[in-house]
Amino acid sequence: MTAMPFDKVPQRIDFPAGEKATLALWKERRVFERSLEKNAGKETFVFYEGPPTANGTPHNGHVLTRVIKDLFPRYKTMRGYHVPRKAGWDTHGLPVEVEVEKELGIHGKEAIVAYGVEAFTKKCIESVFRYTDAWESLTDRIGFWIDLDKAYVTYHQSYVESVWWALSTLFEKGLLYQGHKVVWWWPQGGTALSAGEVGLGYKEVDDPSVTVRFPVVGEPGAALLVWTTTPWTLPSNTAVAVSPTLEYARVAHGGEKLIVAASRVAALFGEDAVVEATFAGADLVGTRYTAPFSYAAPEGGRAYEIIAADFVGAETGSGLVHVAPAYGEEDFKAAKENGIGMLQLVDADGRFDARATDFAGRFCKEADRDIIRNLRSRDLLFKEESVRHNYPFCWRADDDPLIQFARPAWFIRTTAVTDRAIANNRAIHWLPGHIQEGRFGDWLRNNVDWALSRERFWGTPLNIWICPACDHRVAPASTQEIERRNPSAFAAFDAARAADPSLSPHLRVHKPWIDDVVFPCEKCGAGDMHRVPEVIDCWFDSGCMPFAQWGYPHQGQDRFSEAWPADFISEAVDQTRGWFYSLLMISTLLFGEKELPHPFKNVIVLGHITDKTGKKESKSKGNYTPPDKILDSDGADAMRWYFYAANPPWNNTRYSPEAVRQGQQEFLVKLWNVYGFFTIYANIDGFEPASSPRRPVAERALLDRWIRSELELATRAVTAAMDGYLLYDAAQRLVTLVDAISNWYVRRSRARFWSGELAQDKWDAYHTLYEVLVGVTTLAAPFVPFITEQIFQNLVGNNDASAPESVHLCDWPAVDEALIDEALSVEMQAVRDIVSLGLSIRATNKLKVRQPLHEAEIVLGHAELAARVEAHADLIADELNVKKVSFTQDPGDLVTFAVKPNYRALGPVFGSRMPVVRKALDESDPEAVRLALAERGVYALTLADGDTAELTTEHVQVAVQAKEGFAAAGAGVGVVILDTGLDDALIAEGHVREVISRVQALRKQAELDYTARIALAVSGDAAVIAACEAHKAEIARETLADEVTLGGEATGDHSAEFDLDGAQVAAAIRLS
RNA sequence: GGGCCUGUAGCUCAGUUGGUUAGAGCGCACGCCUGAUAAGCGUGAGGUCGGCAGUUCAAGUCUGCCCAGGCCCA
Repeated sequence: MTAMPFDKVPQRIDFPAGEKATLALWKERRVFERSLEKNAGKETFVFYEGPPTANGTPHNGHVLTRVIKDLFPRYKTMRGYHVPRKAGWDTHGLPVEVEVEKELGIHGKEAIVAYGVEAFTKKCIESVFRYTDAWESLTDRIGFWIDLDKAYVTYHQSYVESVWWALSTLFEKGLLYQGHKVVWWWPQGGTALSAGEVGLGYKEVDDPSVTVRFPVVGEPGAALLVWTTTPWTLPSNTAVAVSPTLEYARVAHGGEKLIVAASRVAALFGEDAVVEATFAGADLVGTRYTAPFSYAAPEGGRAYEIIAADFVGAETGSGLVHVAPAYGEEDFKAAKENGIGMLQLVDADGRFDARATDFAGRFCKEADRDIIRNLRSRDLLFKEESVRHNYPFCWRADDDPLIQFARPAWFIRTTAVTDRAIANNRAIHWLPGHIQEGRFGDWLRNNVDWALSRERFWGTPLNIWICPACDHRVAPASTQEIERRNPSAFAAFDAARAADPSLSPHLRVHKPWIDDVVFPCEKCGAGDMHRVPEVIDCWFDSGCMPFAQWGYPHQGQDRFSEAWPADFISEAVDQTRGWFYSLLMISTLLFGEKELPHPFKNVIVLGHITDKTGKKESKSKGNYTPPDKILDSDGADAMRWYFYAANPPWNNTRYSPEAVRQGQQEFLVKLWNVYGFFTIYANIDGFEPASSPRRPVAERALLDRWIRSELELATRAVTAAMDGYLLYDAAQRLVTLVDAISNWYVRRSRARFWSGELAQDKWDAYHTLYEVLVGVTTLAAPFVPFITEQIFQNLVGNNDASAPESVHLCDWPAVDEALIDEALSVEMQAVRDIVSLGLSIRATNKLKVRQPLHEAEIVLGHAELAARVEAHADLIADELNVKKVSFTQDPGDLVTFAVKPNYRALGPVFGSRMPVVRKALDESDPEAVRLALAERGVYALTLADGDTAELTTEHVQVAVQAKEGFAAAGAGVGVVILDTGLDDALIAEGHVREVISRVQALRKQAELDYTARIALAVSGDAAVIAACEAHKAEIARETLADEVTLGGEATGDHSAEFDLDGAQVAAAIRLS
């Protein structure tokens, strides 16, 4: 016996163990590094890693993102591209600060200042990489190949300086300016809250709802009735908003003329109100009024007039809305659009300032009642009510109400490039496509200037220095530039670092040290310029990564130009207004003139991972299985495969361990079993891919040619899908291929593999299965890198010293067009359908497949197809266990025909005349149609209106159906009729097959080697023994028996008794 | 409140430019196979395609409204 060419394959695969061994192999052979070296100098496929924040543990959504990000670089590498993969970490921002605040048990800006900004910053830098180990081990474990050693880090000095360069460039272009932004503000804490934090603190409370008279200028007795639920903002009123489309009315009311929305008249005045006139809201615009308070004059625009605003409704209130731009986001926006000025009488601590004499020093919300009393005393109050509504409070101090508050802020004038950004977006390939003009397109069309600054601590400091004397401003792009202005600018930091060497050098460009950096004013020379206190939105950081990851332009210019723009990025849908936007907008601002699109060409927008009921996975609910658990029990390939094959990645994915296991069973286990099957027989026969007799595919059996054609078709389809980033389609195609191999090729070839002699046909089968296994393994390698590596190592690595040392160093398979035979695919599908029909007849007639039958008669709808399927008669006969397969177009009384219109083809021809055609077809004689089509290819259908329609096989199909009561079954492909008659010879053969089957079971039970020779004894029922006598040689051959004893008493080392339709039989075997 | 997405079999999901008779896997029922065997396979049941209108010769697919869930904004 030859040495075994292949390692023995365990019948049950331990996925996690195999994967760990594979990880070790990759490490030992430096496979990732070599996959990069292999294609160095070839065309680059540019991938950008959207940096995750490592201050929390990775969850299932991160696994999805990372396996998608891994798939295409692996694929493109096999296609021959050089695919550098630089990792990155997002390290700045509020989430980091919040995490540290929690850790320290403090909250709010004052608390941080009290704790010490220096110490706080150090805590932040520690916190950022708290979970790095967890991230790195997960990354490694799931097979995400990315260069973690050279990861970019957003707080690093070189990164910050790149961001500074970007801001400096924008500043020079005049695109960076100072203005106001309305934020949710916590007055007691002196800080703004993020949207997420605001969302945590909503409570249902009662607030005053007041309607106030605003006298119209120049019309004594006339007044606007203006509504608000925040009386404390009335002293800061600068305008009144109306809806341009609503109808308004002037109501005569006790000598007054009051203006309100027409639909609110009844609610405010009762049913018998006297409406003097009505007019459109648009007509009111520009009307001037006298404000209820006049403590100070508004600044920055006109004031005290009516403006139009879309947000005004008339469901409640009066249809005229009080506008205080300093204390409402909508107010602010409407005021700005209409050139209205602003007045801010309440300070950041929530108290009225000295100008508001009557209320000075009072906390805003507490002043509501006094303000209402004041208005009533001056006869300005029309109505006072109370409303119950949701209002946000501080989530950490839930008695403290939040207020909307205009804060000074820095903005990027993105509106200057909106059109270019839209054009850029249109050039990007989005998957799914609807994001382009939907969510993202809408966002861009409604683009507003980017509020860049944050009044926080841990972020990229805004690099604007201002001269306190002359207000001159500069935006240096690097520390070098700062040092040019003041060589000792960083002396304080350098001293601190000398004293404490553990201080990260990167903190040089962070608060609080950067706040001490000053340099002389180049303009007036009168004093030192100081940096503004703000840091910037961390989304700006991540949007700068295309150049900042290289420190561009201060360094890395070559690398930047090689790796820009990206061919491919992918993140979840919540990044639409995050990273996707910041990337596109920053690139448009900085590199606007470059060819579109940039900085990314293709983007897959991922859905979220939910639990199995569609609810978002959340730590607090505990409704998910953490990734580690599944990786330990089922493995990384199973998890990867689930994310690729469960559904298109942009849909939300309902995730559960059971679902992962199901996908594993469907694809991975099936592939593994086929591979195991192959190695068993290949080892028995000593098959060696390089030396065993090999014939060209064209000379092999039909079945071999078929599966090779299937492999090539699948290769073509998977390649096309992957080139189009349609990974779900690619995964589905792989499933179909593995199913075809396992469920048809192997099943139909089993006899060839266990046939006794080593004929060429057997070698053909080995070569074919080997080629197909290697092929599918290579195709699946980017998807499931572990199992494919294991299979590859055994099938190829153990047999071909010249082969690459890893499947991941292989080239992607090229399609061998010569092996494709699409007609054969169609035929084989017909064969499989026919077999299904045959098996269904056996099932309904309770005829075991082991019982041979005389004949199967087959009637196919397509006469032309029938001729081709006849070539597969042997295969059908074998699978259905019949002596003879015959094809006929004239099956007599057993079937009926029916004409099936093909509407898809008929539609374009007949359009609205379809009902006439349909009627004529219903009334036509199916037999005549069938004959005409079979003989002439055309059938002339006479329509009710006298016209004639020439129909071909394209227009109508003639379906064959089995008549009731026969052992026949029919479907789309045609009809199969089984001759169910049994004679003694057939029954005898059936007995023999039964006996063989029982003996094989016995061998199995006795755990004999596949090749062990035995002595067999069978006894019992006379008819069965007689049958065995007649087929003794066959029994001996099939069961590998050197000796067959029939009759008498069956003795041996292993024996069994069984019942064959009432006949008692015993069998015994021993090793011979 | 606005924008976008999703709603198809008990469950998870497919469904090409509209083509009339909607698919797969799992689960379930029944059975087959037994030299891949704690595997493999077949057959079957199961759906008024979220609802209501409309366009069309023809709607799961297009349009409008409504309902439920998700995401992002307000």
